[in-house]
Amino acid sequence: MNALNIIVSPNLFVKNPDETALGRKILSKSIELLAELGYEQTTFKKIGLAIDSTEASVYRYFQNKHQLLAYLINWYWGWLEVKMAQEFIVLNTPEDKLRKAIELLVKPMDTDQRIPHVDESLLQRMVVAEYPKIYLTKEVDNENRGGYFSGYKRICDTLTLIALQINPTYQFPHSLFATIVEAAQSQQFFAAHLPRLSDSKSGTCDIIDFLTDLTLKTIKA
Amino acid sequence: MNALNIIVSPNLFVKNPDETALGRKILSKSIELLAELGYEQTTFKKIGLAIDSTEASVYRYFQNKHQLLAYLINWYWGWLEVKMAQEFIVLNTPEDKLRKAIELLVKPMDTDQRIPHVDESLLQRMVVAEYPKIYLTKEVDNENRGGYFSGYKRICDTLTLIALQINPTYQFPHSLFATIVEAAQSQQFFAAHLPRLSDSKSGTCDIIDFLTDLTLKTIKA
DNA sequence: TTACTTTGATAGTATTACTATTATGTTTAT
DNA sequence: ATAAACATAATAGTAATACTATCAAAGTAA
Repeated sequence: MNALNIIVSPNLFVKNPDETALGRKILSKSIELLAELGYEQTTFKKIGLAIDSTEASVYRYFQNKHQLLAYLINWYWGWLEVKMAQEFIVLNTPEDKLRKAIELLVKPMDTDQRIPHVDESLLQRMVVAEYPKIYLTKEVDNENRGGYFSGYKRICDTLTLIALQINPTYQFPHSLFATIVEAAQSQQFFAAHLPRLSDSKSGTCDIIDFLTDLTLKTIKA
Repeated sequence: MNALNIIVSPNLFVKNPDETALGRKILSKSIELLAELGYEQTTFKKIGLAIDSTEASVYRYFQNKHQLLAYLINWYWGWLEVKMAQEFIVLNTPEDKLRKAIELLVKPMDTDQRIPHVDESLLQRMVVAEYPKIYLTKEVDNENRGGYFSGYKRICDTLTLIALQINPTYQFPHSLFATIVEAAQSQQFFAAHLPRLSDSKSGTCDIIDFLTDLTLKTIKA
């Protein structure tokens, strides 16, 4: 059907939204609503209205709002993984790959025509504002077992392996890339809303420079 | 009254909980409930019950749950500031101060007898699990103007100034310490719940080593 | 003693997060 | 072509949450 398909763990939905027109409409409209209203103000009722259907229809695809958010965030990480793999094809040194990965984490995405129901750039902005909410809950251990965070973890693992090619003796690669991926998100948020917590003055380049400098100094030294 | 008092911005309460017995009881019991149940499952009704009073009494001190959380988290940063100032008295190099600051961010606190209504160690655990929820909302810009995040920002500023003593030409000190303070929290959470996102195996020392190594390599190089 | 403040007790409202039921239309298997 | 199976729409209903409002009792300060 699509030239490209991002696979998300079946634990993250009741019925696969990717496989029906209504499901895809739920995805695209809930990205819009989450980006516009934020997680707290978004309800299944509002999503039902936005898709010209009802609350009950949304419940047929997702158990609850938390599962929907987890789905979308995992979709985002899956998408980023695909982008990275594409870019890495022509990159030959681990350092170039790390630089590119950081750029992809921070730079606004251009939307991909092959997946018309997802506005990747909007999704990215939503993820920046909401991502820690999927793990900062009392259900984190159960949900971890259910694969709620596997996208995030795979990205960090990939970067860890690349860094160890540069310096196999570096002691804290998992912590480092969890920190880098988090900082990539939070620095975007801080630059926009809490500027005293960032040195970024002119868009995303400063954040990319900061993270690249931090990463390379830390693993090389 | 107390030998020690942490001052929190008046925008973070309706009526100062520090000044009445009931207010202090609300503080201590809400720390307990938030730590035990998490933010989502904690309600003013449950807090009212825990203090042998009612929902309405809690509303007399805090507008809502979000404000209560912001109060407690600001109290925590204020407390950490005091601890840092105490420790810095006998430290003479900026590097020693940064090392100590990182230790304080991560090491479990011992509870201070001078403030009997606050269990600092429990508060710290609560903060680790909830801190981004105070800024990841659509109200962030308003709340920022209201001083909701001033504690966090002051800590980061302090560390920034110390780092610039080591290397006045380092370009990204605000971003760096926002990242360090965040990572200090999230690494504690990951070590406990998502171990693939951390290299910490044996308690908090690994996290301290990771953050210290990261900080010093980045600003010195 | 009066006046003011704090608290406790109770009630009530709008919204949220679901669950359940039933009717209708659409696809699929035979 | 028909029956069975399924997806969706429409509606209703429940328990809990996040408040707001009111009033009386108790304590405290002038």
